[in-house]
Amino acid sequence: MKVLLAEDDRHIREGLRDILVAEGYETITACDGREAVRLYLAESPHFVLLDIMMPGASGYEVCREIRGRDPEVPIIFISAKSEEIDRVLGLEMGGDDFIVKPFGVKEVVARIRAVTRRCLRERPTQSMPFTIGDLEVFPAELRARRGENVIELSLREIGILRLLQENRGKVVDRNTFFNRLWGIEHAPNSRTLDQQISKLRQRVEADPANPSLVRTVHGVGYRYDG
Amino acid sequence: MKVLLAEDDRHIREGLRDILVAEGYETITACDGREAVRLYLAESPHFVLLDIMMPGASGYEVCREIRGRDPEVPIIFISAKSEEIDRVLGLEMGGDDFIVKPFGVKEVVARIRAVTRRCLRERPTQSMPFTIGDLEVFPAELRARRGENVIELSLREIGILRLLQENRGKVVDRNTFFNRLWGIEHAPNSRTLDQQISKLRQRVEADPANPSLVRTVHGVGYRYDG
DNA sequence: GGTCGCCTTCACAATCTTTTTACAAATCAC
DNA sequence: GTGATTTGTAAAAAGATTGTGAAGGCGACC
Repeated sequence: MKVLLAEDDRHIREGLRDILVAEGYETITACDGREAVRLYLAESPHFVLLDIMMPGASGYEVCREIRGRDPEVPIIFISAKSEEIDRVLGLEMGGDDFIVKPFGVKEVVARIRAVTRRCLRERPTQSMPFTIGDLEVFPAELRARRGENVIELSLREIGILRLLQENRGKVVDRNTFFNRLWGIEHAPNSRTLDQQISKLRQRVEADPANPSLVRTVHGVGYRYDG
Repeated sequence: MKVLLAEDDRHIREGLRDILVAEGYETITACDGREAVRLYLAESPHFVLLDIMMPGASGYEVCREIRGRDPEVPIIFISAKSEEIDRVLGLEMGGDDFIVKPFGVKEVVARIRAVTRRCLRERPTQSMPFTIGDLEVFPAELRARRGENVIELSLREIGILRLLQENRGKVVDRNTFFNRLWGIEHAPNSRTLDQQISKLRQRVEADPANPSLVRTVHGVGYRYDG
């Protein structure tokens, strides 16, 4: 499931992206309206999160452009001002929902889930708990559990586990991790991934020295054998 | 979307460039084979249009070089020779399609769209499981299986097996291995291939002393008899 | 402000792969 | 058969990748 996130404020954009990634969405980000339209055409995302106030082209214009191409794709507006939201509703821009800043993780997740459920009924629930090996992961709570043990996890750590779990048996290469978890444009130093994996293993592996969930595939990436 | 166009005839080159630009591609042009390789390495285009007859290095050579770097990037050959043999040769070289001169705008556009669509949609070709003898190979998992036995393989080992399987019955000469697996520019010492073959046999052959998948053809290369 | 947790970078060691080397065995040309 | 060439393979060398502790930055929270 692919989502396009258009938001000019870097902090909000990256926060939302982390949430979306942890929810299991392949997330493409745009910093302005023009880029959003371009990426929409190039990537055909399953739905769109759209800030109203953006340089390049406002969310309204982007929405019109997208609606011209596809009248069905779900669009969620983001805005700090509730009067703008009123305008969205009043102008019948064709938005499917809206999120008012400031927002909490739960609110965003709930809105996205509601919209995707409404628009794509067959969609499996995204932030439902999942299991990887003997570990139960609860994305909404940023927690996992093994038997009695409760383990706190970050958004990124959940993203890693989900990516491995979705591709069980297959090797997830390092580039895929960077593209899916960080996004192409802000990929950090390559060693950061190793560090994240190391920390994650120390949290979730029964024996971090002999990982069973996050196995190294030398020269390529990591793998979880289902 | 960036495309590399290599064509020595100025009229055809500029005509094609206009078509490509009109289609919205960022177009880089090369007038001979050597320049094409250089630009490929420098620019990493999303796909390549390649004239077969060029000074510097023929389209075939350029294709080999590119395939050595990236076995996935779509390559469309252009040629004035309509003989079937060229076509076959071209496709075996790892080209994705073929345009015969003289061509119309519509034909070119259709081919380009078809190839880009095909290559964007289906990653499979490269990571699709295949069998060679009694061995099932799963490239996405970097593993193979014979009955109950699971065998871990490296990217290069899978490359060797795939090359042999694709050319079953024919001899794959040593140069082809180097071009396809290493690329002309970083071809190592010739003995490295023997070493790789030796290790591979010890992994995948039921009886490494009597190889059935990777047979030596003295003085030429190796062969897999379908 | 201070503390905390997360993310990132760095440094070094440990580990794993690939390539080269060396020599024995096989094959070929005559 | 003999000698030159090619191939198989163990072992050494070279090279690359990964694991992980330490340190600093940054924002969140109190």
